[in-house]
Amino acid sequence: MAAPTRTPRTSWIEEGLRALGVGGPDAVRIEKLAQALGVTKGGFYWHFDDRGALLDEMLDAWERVGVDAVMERVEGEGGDARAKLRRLFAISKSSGDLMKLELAIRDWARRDKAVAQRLRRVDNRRMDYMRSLFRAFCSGEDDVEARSMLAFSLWIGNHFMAAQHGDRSRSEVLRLATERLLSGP
Amino acid sequence: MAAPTRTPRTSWIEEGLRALGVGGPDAVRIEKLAQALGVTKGGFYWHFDDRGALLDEMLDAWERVGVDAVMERVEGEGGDARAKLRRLFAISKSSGDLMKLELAIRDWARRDKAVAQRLRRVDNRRMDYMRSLFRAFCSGEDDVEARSMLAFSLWIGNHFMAAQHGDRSRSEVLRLATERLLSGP
DNA sequence: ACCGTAGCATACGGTACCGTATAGATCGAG
DNA sequence: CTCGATCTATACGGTACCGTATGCTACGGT
Repeated sequence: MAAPTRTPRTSWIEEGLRALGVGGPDAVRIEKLAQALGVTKGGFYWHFDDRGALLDEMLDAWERVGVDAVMERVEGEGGDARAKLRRLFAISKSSGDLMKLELAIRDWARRDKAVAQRLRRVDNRRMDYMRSLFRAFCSGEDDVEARSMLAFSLWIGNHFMAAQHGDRSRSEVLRLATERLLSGP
Repeated sequence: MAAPTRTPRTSWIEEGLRALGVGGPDAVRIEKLAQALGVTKGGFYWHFDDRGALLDEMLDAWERVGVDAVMERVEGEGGDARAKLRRLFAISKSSGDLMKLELAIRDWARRDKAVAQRLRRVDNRRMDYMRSLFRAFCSGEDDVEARSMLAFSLWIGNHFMAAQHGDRSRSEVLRLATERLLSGP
């Protein structure tokens, strides 16, 4: 053994994810990260082969923390399907940083095939989960699919929309829209 | 008068919008555009003050072509409210380039306040239009607002989602979701 | 005490871009 | 044909990165 790592891999990954969330993949600059961490890039190339290796590991970390952890949290607290769906939406309101990261990756996937493939895997898992929840109180697979699609879109669209709602607040409108999806058989 | 412009402003703007749609604002590089246009950047700095000036005019052009023109097209062909809403969704499927541009700008707005302000203005106009359409067959402002929000989100979310739908095609699911929003009183 | 190595600093060459300066090319008007 | 305005090419200095090479530092083990 030797000196304890002062700036471990995880620090670079965390800082990288922060930069990704704020400015997109083009903002993940090694020398910027080093500056933010109070070191120089000397250490970076000890931990990682190159910039691409960091980006890969960042996506790995995101899948674990931002996806698996969320689903476990929703599932773990019990309640019926409607309660779980409401909780799913509540998370997107509370955890702003996680959502920024999500959106940045979603845009990134439009131009990078490898990222797109990861996102497809993640989205498929989430949609499967949503379908299973809607199936608990919906009649017919067509309805399940339509509601899942709308719920997922609402979840994303909410953060990409700049429109305002007059007297209503965004979260009020979000509540109205959500309840519309959860109502009926 | 003098020599006709060989590479007019509009060429730079068109090429810039193309680059923006494909790679985001960071991909709008003057020397790349020049290369794509078969010239050098010499002429660029004749037409524009700097890179920022180009980006501004690109957004102006987008508002005119990609927003006003779409609304006029939907409104111009007649039909009832439901027909117009269906036409609105049809456009997002047919014109892929326009949609790519839209998404790139939407992501760009997350990190640039000036872009965010423009997008807010545009989104508000589009939401107002949507509300007016839903009002034709919906009962109650809450329902109008919820459906408009869901429709707008579906429109955006559709393009940011990577999930698949088993046996169904995406456009089939989109049809199911749309009809759900258009059904009922 | 001292040695090896993990972790970091420093310095370097290379690339891609920005914006400026300046000279050349092209065409309409006189 | 010449002149002058409009465009374009070329050359330049500057910045911000990448990745490499190599030297410095500090701790754990013996």
